Amino acid sequence: MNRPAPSLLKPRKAPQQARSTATIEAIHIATIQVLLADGVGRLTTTRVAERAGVSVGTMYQYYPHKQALLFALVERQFDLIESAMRDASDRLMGCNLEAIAKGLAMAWLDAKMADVVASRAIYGIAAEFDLSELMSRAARCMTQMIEGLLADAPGTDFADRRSVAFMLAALLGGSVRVVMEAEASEENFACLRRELPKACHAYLTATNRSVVR
Amino acid sequence: MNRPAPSLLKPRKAPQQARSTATIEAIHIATIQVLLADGVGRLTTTRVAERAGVSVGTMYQYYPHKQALLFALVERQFDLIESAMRDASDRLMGCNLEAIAKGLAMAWLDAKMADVVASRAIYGIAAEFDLSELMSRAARCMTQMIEGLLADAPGTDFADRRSVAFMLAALLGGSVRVVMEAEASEENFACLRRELPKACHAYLTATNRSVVR
DNA sequence: TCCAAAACTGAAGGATTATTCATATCTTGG
DNA sequence: CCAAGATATGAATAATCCTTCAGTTTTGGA
Repeated sequence: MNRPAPSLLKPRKAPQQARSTATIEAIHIATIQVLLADGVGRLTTTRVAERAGVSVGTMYQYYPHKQALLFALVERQFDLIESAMRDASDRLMGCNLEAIAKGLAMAWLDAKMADVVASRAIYGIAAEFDLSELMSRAARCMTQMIEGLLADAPGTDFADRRSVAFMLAALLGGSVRVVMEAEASEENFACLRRELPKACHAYLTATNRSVVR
Repeated sequence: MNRPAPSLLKPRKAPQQARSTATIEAIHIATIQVLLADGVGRLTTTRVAERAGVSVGTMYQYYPHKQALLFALVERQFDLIESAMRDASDRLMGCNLEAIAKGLAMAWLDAKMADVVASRAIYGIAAEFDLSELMSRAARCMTQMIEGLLADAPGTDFADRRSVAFMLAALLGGSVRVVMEAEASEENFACLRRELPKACHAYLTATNRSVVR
């Protein structure tokens, strides 16, 4: 849905002095705060600037649009999570199914929970412009990564490794998202942390045709 | 996040003649179309009215706000899905774990896919006002329903039925949502339809302590 | 056929908001 | 310490959009 992804979403200019770096950071944080407090629908350039303690004009020195500001936020978060998952993948390469399942689930939870605020805030941005392309890319990336792990896992034989990887990615991504959006309580997160690894492990075990031990 | 849930979200008046019923339906459909084509951020009362072939004033005869319009949409969809799941629950009461897992997964998929358009459209509305309360309620409802099914399933013994039900609800809700938002292709849905029942079944079996057969 | 209620119309008011730019202030290398 | 570039300011502009309401058209029963 939504607008075709704008072409000029990059920051307008790079900071050169120390204070501008601080300004950008302040804007970044303010954006997340406004996003959480008021939602995307109520996020205005003025409000963000006010909260960041700068003037509107300053914002426009670094971002050509309001959209660019939001987009930068999303990209930053995606990159963070992607790199965290890549690390996990490296660590788990060659491990058995149980280690992979639990390792992936934990890494995913940790990455998302590292900045719950930012994660939750970002879910609302989809309203402003089309994030499906980004999400789609992220999903494919995750699927490939998982597929690679499964391929290298000893004593495994999957009828359709790609489907299994796809499903696992969906299970991970979806369950955390739903909990964050519906009721992000400590209790629910604890439950997720307890059950999600089990669920992943169970699914992998059930789809593995090789009956080693 | 977002505005505190508005108090006057109900339709302003009920239709009494046939044409007004048709008008409301037209507005409903138009809203979904605009939502999908332009996103919430670009959904304006004028645009919806135009698409519905009525004047703006007509809309305000039935909905006090733009919000009320959107809210009605969400509620309708939630009710539809809830009742579908309740039917499935009745049907599956007393069945074994495999039937429950597959039945729930299929019912969920069917309910969501029955109106993919509406389902996808609605995901964006969260930007306009706080849906977390509604989502939270829906999640609790699903969890309870599943818990009831598990309690009545023969030959089962769960250490923590509530947690298992919660996790299953999250798995169902999340995976479908992620796929719809990231890349709602036929291929992906087919995969979901193939793998999700397996995943649910695997998880239930793995957490069941009773080793009957 | 007739009319009161129901339904519809759309221009206009009022409020909000993204974005610009002329001007002011700060930072730093020389 | 000074000038040139970097950074910050915020009132003004222009556009968009929600909502209202006085007036018109349609409906259905008597």
